[in-house]
Amino acid sequence: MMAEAANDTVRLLWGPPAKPTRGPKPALSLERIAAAGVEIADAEGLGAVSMQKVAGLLDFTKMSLYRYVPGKAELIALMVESAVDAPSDAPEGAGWREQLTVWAHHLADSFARHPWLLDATVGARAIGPRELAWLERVVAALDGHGLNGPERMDAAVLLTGHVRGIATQSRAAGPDHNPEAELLAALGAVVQEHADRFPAVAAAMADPGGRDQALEFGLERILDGLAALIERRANTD
Amino acid sequence: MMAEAANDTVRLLWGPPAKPTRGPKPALSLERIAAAGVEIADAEGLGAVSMQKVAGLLDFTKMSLYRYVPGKAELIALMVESAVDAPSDAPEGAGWREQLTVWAHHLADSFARHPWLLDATVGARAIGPRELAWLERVVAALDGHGLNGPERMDAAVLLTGHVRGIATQSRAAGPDHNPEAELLAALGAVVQEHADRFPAVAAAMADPGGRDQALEFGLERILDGLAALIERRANTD
DNA sequence: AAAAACTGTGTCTCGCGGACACTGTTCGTT
DNA sequence: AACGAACAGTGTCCGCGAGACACAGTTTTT
Repeated sequence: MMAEAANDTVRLLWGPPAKPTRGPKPALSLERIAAAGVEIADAEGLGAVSMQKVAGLLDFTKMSLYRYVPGKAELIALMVESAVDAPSDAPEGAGWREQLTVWAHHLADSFARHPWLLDATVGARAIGPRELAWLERVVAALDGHGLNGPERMDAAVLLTGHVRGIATQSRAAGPDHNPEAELLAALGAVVQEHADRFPAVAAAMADPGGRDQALEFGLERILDGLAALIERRANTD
Repeated sequence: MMAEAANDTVRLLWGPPAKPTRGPKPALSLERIAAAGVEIADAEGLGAVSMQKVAGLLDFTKMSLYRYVPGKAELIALMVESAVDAPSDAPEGAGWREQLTVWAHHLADSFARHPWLLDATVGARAIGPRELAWLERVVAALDGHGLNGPERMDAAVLLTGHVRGIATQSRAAGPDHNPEAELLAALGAVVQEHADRFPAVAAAMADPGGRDQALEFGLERILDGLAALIERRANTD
């Protein structure tokens, strides 16, 4: 019923406690390998992560990694699990709204610390326990407020998508003058140049407005929207 | 002030009307090249797009493409511009909420038609006129409702992020039995197996709830949240 | 007519992921 | 104690990818 590759990755992420041992003892470990990969990705981006470099950082040959990891996709899955924090505990007695606010900020922090997570968590892939714990927190926070199961999951997708979007954007406007910031500047120049075709964007970009609270803004809108639904459900109960 | 690579891509996307001509006439065009890339990406995914294959589809050699395009990143930027629809016209006299609803569905359609757009529009990159037109629509729809410039842009990011998130998820649960669907099934199995550690998710996934309206759900929450803000601003005006 | 500018090609390099055969080590079995 | 199975790490090889570069052919300008 379940497929080969999917099964491999899932086993690696979920149930690799130990195996029978006959030959020499492994000199490496999944943890060390993942950590080396994270180190490279943090420093040079996900694109710089190759089997060669990871192995080199550990003073091993590339092929030795394949004794631990079936392939690169699985290595990256392990890196994600290794780089993602455990979600922080919600404050005692906090309501759902406060819990989700803390959650979103914490998740945004993770993306800020490891920008490559944005690239690594695109598309279909296996999810590890650490990552699933984040989902659990959202769904749990919304338990018992009149939302059905799929709705709670949808809300989680909504929040995750927002944090991702913000992280993507704030990475482009990063701290240093990375090559990515150039593109942003170029976009601004282009918009000004074609202000006649894009008047609303040009006006919006010209308006100082004051703040840089994109995460907060979207988060408050989402939470307001959820609050409205929860209240409605409570009244028609 | 502006950087090299960024400038190249921007010029390619925004202002390539013509150049002086001396030698032989180009047999190819940016349009044909982009279309060939889109064809491959539609059929086999973005990963299958290589200079070789694109050139092969056009019966040219790989290197000839470099006469038109500085590199692969620029090719993909052109593919995105080529694949993205022009945003549909809003119905006459429609309110902001209706406009944004139509917009979001139309954008979701684009992602459904070209799933590789999700992969191609990750990370920092140059944005073309077609893509900018989508942003313009959102910002314009929110003009004159008491939101300042950055807030209107934030709202656009919020909506885009949501549609992206939904598209990502619905691609994983795609129509056929793609390899991606296996992972989803594997996740379900894993959650059931570890239901003690992830009770909320397990319960949410077990609850049939009835529908598959993830796009609608999040969209309504966001729009409700925006409506609340707009109303608040109108009252304190 | 000659030169300049341009298009498309063939060849080369480097780095990548991964298959495979091989050597050496360690443990369970006899 | 000895042997053989199971395993760890290595070296070699392949195909594919992006791209640099020199070159031949074509068209326009001088």
